[in-house]
Amino acid sequence: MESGAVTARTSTESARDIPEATVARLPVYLRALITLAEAGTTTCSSEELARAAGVNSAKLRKDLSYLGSYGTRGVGYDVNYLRYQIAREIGVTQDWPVVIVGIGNLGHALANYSGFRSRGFRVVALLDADPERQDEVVAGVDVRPFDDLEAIVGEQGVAIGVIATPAAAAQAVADRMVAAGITSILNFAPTVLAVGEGIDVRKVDLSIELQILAYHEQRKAAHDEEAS
Amino acid sequence: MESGAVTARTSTESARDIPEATVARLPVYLRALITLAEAGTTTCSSEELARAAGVNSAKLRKDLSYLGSYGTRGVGYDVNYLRYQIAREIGVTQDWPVVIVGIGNLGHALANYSGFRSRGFRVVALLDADPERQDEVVAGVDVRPFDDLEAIVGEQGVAIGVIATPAAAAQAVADRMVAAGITSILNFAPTVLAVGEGIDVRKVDLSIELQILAYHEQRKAAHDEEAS
DNA sequence: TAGATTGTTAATCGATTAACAATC
DNA sequence: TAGATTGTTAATCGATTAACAATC
Repeated sequence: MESGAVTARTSTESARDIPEATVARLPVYLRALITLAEAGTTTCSSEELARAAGVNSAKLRKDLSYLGSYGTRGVGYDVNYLRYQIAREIGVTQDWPVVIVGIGNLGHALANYSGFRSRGFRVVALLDADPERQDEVVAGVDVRPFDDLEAIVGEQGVAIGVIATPAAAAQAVADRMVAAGITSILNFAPTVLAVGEGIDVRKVDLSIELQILAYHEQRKAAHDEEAS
Repeated sequence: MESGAVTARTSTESARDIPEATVARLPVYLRALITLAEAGTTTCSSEELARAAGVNSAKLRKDLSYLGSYGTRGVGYDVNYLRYQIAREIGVTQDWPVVIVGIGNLGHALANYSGFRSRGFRVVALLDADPERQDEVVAGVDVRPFDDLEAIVGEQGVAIGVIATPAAAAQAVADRMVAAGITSILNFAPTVLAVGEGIDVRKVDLSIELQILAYHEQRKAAHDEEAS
């Protein structure tokens, strides 16, 4: 797991211990519920929701059981109620200010990605070290010098940073982010970041995903040859 | 797991059964080895490689043991030899032609991503349904009409497709891809794809990654309050 | 031979799944 | 009450990790 372990804490009502695998699926369920709600569905069974989310229904029910008892036996789940409960549990009923560093192709794509704003994330700043890029306006947000990082993080209370720089720059950017007070980093640069205790890092690596597909593809080909 | 289960097969020398969790880490090790090689390192211990890859050394050795015995006790691993063995196992010593469908911001970023070409993937076509986009040349590749899909897949023997369209179009694109002969799909559209047996789908969802960070961030905040 | 480090074992931990009692 | 579906149990499966024998 890339994300730091949740350390032991005194139990309070809202601090149940939800397994990492479940946490990673909650956003998938949330998206499925939003789709159902938009289609006018008001109630759904675990079977229906599981199908929409691409998991089996036993896993879905087990996952939801960590949040509480939000369904009705014999009936199913109220789509909007469950949607709210999951959103609250994830923390996306509140607004999360986010900074993106590195405004290349990927940074542009991220800045323009509508899925962020619609899900509780607000891009408050786009930062780039290149002065040439600092005249641009992307997705309605000014590109600003990377050196403004500390000021912006302090003023806006930014906890989450996105790194979309080349690999060579990523560690230095992460260090500055952490020093400025950011405690969660989403890293698109193809490099392993070293960060201190209590800092969560998640990594998205486009070429790694393709390589995993290639591995299975290669085995399919080997299998086909055997069969013929 | 998103990717389809590897089905039972008669055992041949090259068809060892490698756990999914290990398969997902092999590209990380490969990247770390490339970085070490570029820095001039010729030999490394499991401890060093593990540090570079961001895992612990017991896990690394266990993972490598599924591939064979490529290290030397008391010495460590030859960087270039291990690099080749992992690349061969993943299947990236060969060239994989890839098509990308949907040339918006994300499609542009993907087409320009150098990490593909350097790791055995060759973007042979960029496809978009919008005739306005079909005049563009992105990263040296012409954007072509989506309807050319079948011809291109057939001519070039494309097995892997990348979907970077809006969510609403993704399922139709996936259906056409599968009908054309593609058997592995990397999906960036925020929707669950329904595909038949034997088709591997991996999904990258930018907003889901941020939501997982938000969950942990929320808990950190709750924890801090308790402590004060 | 002595020191170092791999490859493997076995214990532990966490995730998945089927089955079904509880209950609407 | 009868039918439906949740929430939970318990079994199984897969992944992680520490420890160490094998061996360079």
